[in-house]
Amino acid sequence: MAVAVVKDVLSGKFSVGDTVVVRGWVRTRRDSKAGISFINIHDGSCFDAVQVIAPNDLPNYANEIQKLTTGCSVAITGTVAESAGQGQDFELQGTHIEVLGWVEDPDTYPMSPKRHSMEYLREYAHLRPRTNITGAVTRVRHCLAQAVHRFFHERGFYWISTPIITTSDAEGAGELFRVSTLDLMNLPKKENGEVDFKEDFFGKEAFLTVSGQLNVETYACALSNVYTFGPTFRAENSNTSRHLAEFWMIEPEVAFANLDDVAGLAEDMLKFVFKAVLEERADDMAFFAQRIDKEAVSRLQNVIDNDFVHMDYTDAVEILQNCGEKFEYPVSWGTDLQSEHERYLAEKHVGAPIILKNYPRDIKAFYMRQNDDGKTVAAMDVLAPGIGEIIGGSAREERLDVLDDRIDALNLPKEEYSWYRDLRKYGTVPHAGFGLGFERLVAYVTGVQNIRDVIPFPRSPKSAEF
RNA sequence: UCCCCAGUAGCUCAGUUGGUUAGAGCGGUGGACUGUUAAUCCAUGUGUCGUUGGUUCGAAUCCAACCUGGGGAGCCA
Repeated sequence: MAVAVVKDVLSGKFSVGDTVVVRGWVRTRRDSKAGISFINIHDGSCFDAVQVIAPNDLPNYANEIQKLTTGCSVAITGTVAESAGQGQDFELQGTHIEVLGWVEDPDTYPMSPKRHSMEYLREYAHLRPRTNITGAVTRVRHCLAQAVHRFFHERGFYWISTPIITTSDAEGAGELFRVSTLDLMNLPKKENGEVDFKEDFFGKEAFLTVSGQLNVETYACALSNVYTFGPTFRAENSNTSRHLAEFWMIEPEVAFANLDDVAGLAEDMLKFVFKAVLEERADDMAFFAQRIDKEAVSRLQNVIDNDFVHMDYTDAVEILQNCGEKFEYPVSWGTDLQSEHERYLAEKHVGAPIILKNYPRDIKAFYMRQNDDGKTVAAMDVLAPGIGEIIGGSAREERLDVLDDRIDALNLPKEEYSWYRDLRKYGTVPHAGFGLGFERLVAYVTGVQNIRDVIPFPRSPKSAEF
């Protein structure tokens, strides 16, 4: 007798008449006076639940089956049958139904088979995986992660596990979480009263990484095509629907590449993973299109079918100044674009993802490659309608003298960058890369509005439950 | 961190010119009916009205502070 997952039963992998065992959780139970009960069982293998027919001649029909409620766990032995009802091709004729776990006091089970708000579900992060929406998000998230790895693997990229603990406070990408084993109530002090980090675990100050980029550049300058895919931590006090304190980031880094090369890579990658989701998770995407966001499927198809619009920052400023739209903040060359400006460009001006390139030097990071005009750097942002910045990238400054000029101009501690500068001293090559916020990608694909609902256990300011 | 909004039954929400016993739908439970499928129909229970303090004869309702959540902004991915 075969153990089966719901997906295989529903997709016709088994023949009518086959006896299988399905294990899962009860979504709903309906009793019919025709002498049967209908029990919908989900096990996470696909969006749909399988309908189990439980006849009233089962020995535990009255004392157990009719008492099943949402959330009970069961093991069902049954024969695969063509469904006599509408809504599914196959169902299971139950021959033996074992209750593995009851729901104590169904009145208090938080996941009723009813619409819940996302905020409510978030309070039950340990039970929300059992809901349609969190199940669908989870499968799509997995599909995207696999597709990202597959995309890079097929292109000859190596996955580099950059460190999660870092001792350089010099990346400038945001506030850092401290990693320490020192006793906070009894800190070792130096003679001048400062904390003596020589006594700490690593013998110096340590933090959680805000980006693997600087580290992964070292591997790009040896293995040519590499990427990171791992957790990233920002201690920013950001309270928005698109920020997390702990999130996952994908950072490809390409040797011998310029900005346009990685802009093309970003476009190819997004199209590749969108295609994978539409093909592999059609069931979940249909649910998102039906319940969460009507455009969920058409938006992805639209991105796949069209070339990304590329635009220079300078041209974008001109468009924004002349578009006749009233903005709360004025647009002027040399300042960073506001959310409203980015939204206008992505949502109204092109209605699709847009790649903005060549930003003013002074609003971007020290490592970005100086353009010949002396005032811009080879940086790009990919802006997605509804989400905003989904990718940020740049060509990296490979000329040591130019890099040093920036480090000096910004008063950065040059000694901290000795290994980074070594890459420019010894066989330097042009190279470029970008960072993709994985949760922002999942939010964009599913249409789920809040980033806290596309990661299993969200961490944000004042919130790290579970 | 700043601006705005919200917090009432297990869930979603209605209810406030301050006034007796605070309501509906869904879920749960009991029953009816039915190859049903977020089934339907009938019956039924449920509340520190976010917390603390204040104003008042009287506060879910007005005021203050705080807590939590949401939307927007900044920071960014």
